[in-house]
Amino acid sequence: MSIHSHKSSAKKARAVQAPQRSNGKLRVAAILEAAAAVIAEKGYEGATMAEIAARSGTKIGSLYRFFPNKESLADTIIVSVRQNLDAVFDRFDADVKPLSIRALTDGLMALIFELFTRPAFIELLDAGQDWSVKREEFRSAMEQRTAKTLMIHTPGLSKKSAGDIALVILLNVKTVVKHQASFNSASVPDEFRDMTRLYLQSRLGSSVAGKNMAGKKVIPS
Amino acid sequence: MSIHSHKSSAKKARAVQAPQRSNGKLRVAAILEAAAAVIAEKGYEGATMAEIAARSGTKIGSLYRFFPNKESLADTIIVSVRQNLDAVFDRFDADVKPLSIRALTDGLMALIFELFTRPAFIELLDAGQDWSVKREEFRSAMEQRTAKTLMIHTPGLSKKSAGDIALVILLNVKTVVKHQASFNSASVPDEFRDMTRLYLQSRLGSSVAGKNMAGKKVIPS
Amino acid sequence: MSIHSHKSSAKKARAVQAPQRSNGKLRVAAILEAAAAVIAEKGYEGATMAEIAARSGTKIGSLYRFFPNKESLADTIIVSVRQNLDAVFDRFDADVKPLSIRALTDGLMALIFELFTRPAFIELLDAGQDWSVKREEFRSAMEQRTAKTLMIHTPGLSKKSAGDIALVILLNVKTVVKHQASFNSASVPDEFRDMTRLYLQSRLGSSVAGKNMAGKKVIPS
Amino acid sequence: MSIHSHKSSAKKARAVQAPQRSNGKLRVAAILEAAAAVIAEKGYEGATMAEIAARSGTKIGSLYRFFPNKESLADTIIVSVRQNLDAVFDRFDADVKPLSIRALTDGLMALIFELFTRPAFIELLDAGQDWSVKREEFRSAMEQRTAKTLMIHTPGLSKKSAGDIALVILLNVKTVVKHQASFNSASVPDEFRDMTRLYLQSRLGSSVAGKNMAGKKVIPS
DNA sequence: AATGAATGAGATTTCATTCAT
DNA sequence: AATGAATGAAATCTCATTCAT
Repeated sequence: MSIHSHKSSAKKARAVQAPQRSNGKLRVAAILEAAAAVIAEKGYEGATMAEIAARSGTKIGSLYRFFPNKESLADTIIVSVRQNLDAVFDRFDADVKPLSIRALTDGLMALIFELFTRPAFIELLDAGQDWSVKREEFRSAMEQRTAKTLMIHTPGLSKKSAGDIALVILLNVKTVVKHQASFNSASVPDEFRDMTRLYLQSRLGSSVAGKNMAGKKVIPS
Repeated sequence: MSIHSHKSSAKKARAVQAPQRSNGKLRVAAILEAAAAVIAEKGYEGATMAEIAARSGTKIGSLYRFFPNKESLADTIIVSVRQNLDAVFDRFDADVKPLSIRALTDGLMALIFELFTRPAFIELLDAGQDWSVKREEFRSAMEQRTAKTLMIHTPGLSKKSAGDIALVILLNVKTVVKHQASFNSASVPDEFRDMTRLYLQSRLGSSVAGKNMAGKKVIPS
Repeated sequence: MSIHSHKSSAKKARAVQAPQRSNGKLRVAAILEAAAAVIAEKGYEGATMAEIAARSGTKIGSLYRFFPNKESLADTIIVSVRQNLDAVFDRFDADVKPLSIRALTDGLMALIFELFTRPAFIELLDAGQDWSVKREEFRSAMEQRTAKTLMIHTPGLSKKSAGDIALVILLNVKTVVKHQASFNSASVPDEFRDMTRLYLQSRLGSSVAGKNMAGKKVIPS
Repeated sequence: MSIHSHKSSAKKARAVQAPQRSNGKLRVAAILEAAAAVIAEKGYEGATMAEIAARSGTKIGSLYRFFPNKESLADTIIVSVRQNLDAVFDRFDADVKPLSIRALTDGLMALIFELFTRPAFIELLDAGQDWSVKREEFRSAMEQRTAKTLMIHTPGLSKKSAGDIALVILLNVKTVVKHQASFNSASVPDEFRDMTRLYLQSRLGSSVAGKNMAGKKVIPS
C-alpha cells in the first residue's frame, strides 16, 4: 500500500509484466475496443486516455504511438463503422427490390440498428462542438446510402424525398438505440418500428402499389 | 471532496439562494440566461462556470452566491420548465376532448415543442451519468402528463398504452428540437409531425370512430 | 467533488501510484519530505498542495501523479510510521522483561518519542474531522502495542488497565512532542518523564517486587 | 425551491422577519455563543463567518459591525476566559494554604478544567500559525497564575519549579479536555488525575511536611 | 520501441471582507 | 443602521499531451 512497497522487487517488476504483444494489429484492436467501451460508459468528454490505456493493457506512451490524440481514437471508431457501411448496404440492396414495405422497414431498421449498436458510437454521434465536421460527414454518408436504398426499392422517389425519409429512419433508430437501456416499457422499440412502418407506407406506399397489396391507400387524416 | 473541495470534503448541499434585492433578481435572471445559452452551445460538461459568469457580466464569486454549484444551475433550468408543465397541460386538457387526432397530435407536439425549446433544455436532458435521477424524474413527469392527456382524449386507452404512446411522442419532439439547427432539409420537422400523426391515428383511431371520420381504419400492412 | 471535482463528481479513489523509475522515487521522497515539513509548520489544513509542490521542486501535476489527493499524502506519512511500529516494539519487547520500571518508562517513552518525532506526524494525529478513521485506527494500534509491552513486562496486569496506562503514556509523549518547540523551560520534558515514571511505578510497582530491588521504595531521583 | 419563489411576497418578506434585537449586548452574546459552538465543532479554520452569522440569527453585515474580522471573534472568546481567570484563581487562592496535596491537585485541575471546557477554547489554543502571540500570551498568563497558586500553597517553591509544575498541570488538563470525547475507557481522566496527584506529591511533598502527614515519604498507593 | 514521468492550463468551489442602498 | 450583494484570490484536482531514458 505504501509508496515504497515495490522497492525491493523493483528490478524484477519489469520482467514480471505480461509480455506486451508487439503485434500492432492486436494492440490497436485492443485499444479500440477499450476506447469504445469507455466512451460508451462515460461519453466522449468523460473518457480519459489513461483509462483507455489501462483497460486495454496498454501503456499511455504506447497508446499515443498508435493514436496521436484523443480525437483520432474517435475518428477511427467512426470510420470503422463507415467502412462497414457500404458492404452492408450493398448486400441489403441486392435483395431489396421485391421487399414489401414492412419487410423493407424491418430490414433497414435492423441493418442500421446493427451499425449503430457498436458501443460508443451513439455517444460519438452526439459529442460536442467541433465534432460537427466528422459527424456531419458520417451522417451525410448514412443518409445518402439509406436514401439510395430507398430509391432502389421505390424508383419513383424523388431525391429530396428519399433524403428526408432516410433521415427520419436514421433518427428513429438512433432514438431507440440511445434510449434502449432506459426504457421502462419493453414495447417502446416495437412502437418505433410500427411507427416507422406506418410512415414508410405512407411515403412509399402509393407509388409501389404492387408490393403493397394495392388499393389500401394510407391516408393521413 | 471531492468531491468539493476547498477546505472540507463533506458534501455541502447548500440550497439555491434566492436573491432578495431587485438587483440580485436581475443578476440571477442574467445568470440563468447566460447559463442556458452556454449550455445550449457547448453542452453541460462543456459549459464552464467561468464562461457563464463572464457572459452574464457576473464575477465568479457572485455566481456562486446564487447557485452554489454547477448542478444547481441546471436544476433551476429544468425546474423552471417543470413548473410550466402543469399549467400548460391543464390549459390544453380543457379543450382536448373533441379534437380530431390530427389536431390532437399537432397541439400536443406544439405544446411539448414549446416546453423543450428553452435553450439548454435538450442538452440537459441528455447530460451524463449522475444526472439520471433528475432527468428521469422529469421525463417521468412529462410522460405521465402526456399520457394523462391522451387518456382524457381517448378514454378507452389502457394506462400502459398511453405511457408508451406518450413516450414516443416525447422522443419525436425531442429529436426534432435537438436536430432542428442541423437539418439540411426544412421539411424534416414536417415529416416527423406527419409520422406522429400516422402513429397516433393507428393507436387511437380505432377507438374514437367519430372523431376520426369513421370507417377508414389505418392498417399497418 | 468531489468529490471532487473537475469533471465528474464521483469520488475517485485512485490508489497512490508507486513510482517505477529511480527518478520517480527520488521525486516521491522529496515530496514526502516537503509535505512533512509544510504540514509540521502549518498543520494539515493550512498546508497547501501548491506549497508542497513548490518546496519539493515539483510541479503540481507531478505531485498529483503520485499522490492523487491531499489526504493520500497524509496517509503515506502515517503509514510509514505505522510500518515501523511492529519492528520497533518487537525489538523492545525482546528485552523488556527484566527492566526496572524506571528503565521501562524511559525505554518506552524514548521509543514512542522516536516514532512521533517524524515531522508532521503530530499535526496529522490532530487533524480535523473526517480524519477520525485513520487517526483512530493508528491510535488504537499504538495503544494496543504499548499495552502488549506493558503486559509482557508485568504479566499480572489486566487488559483494561494496560490499555488505560498505555494511553496515558502515549498522550504524555504526544504532549511533549507537540509542545517541544515552544517550551520556555528546557526541563519540562524531564518533568513529564518523571511524572510518567511515578505513574508507572504506582500502577505496575506493587506487582513486580522482584524486578524492583524488593523492599526499596521507588524514589524518583 | 425556485429562485423566484419569493417573488410575489418579496415586499412583505422584510416585515415578516423576526425583529432584530437592536440590543447590542444581547446580539454580541449571541454571536459569541454561536462562534464558540461553530469553532468547537469545526475548528478555527473550518468555521465560517457565514455559518456563525446564520447560527446566531445575525446577518453577515451586522456581524462585521461588531467584530471587524474573524480573528477578533477568537480574541474575544479567549479574552472572556482570561477575564474569568483572575477572579476564579483569587477565590481559590483564598483557601489554598491548608489544602492537602491531593485536595490541591483536585481543586486546581477542576478549576482549570472549568476554564478550558468553554466550547471552542481548546480549538483556539491549538489553532495554527500566526496565533502564537495571543495563544502564548494566554498560556503565559495561565501558567503564571497557576504557578502563583502553587507558591502560595508551598512557599518554599522556586519560581522556576513552580512554572514547570504549573505547565505540566495545564497540559495534563488540556489533554483530558481535548480527548475527552474520544476516550474509549471512561477511567482515563481518573488516571490523569491520579498521575497529576503523584506528580505534585513528588514535587511539593517533601517541603510541606506538615500538610502532608509529616515524615511519610510520598508513596504511590 | 516502449514507457514512466513531467507538465500546466484550466475547472470547480470557498469565503473573508467590503460596499452600496 | 441594517443587510444583501459583490468580490477575487486561492485551493484542490484533472488530464491531454510531450519527453527523456
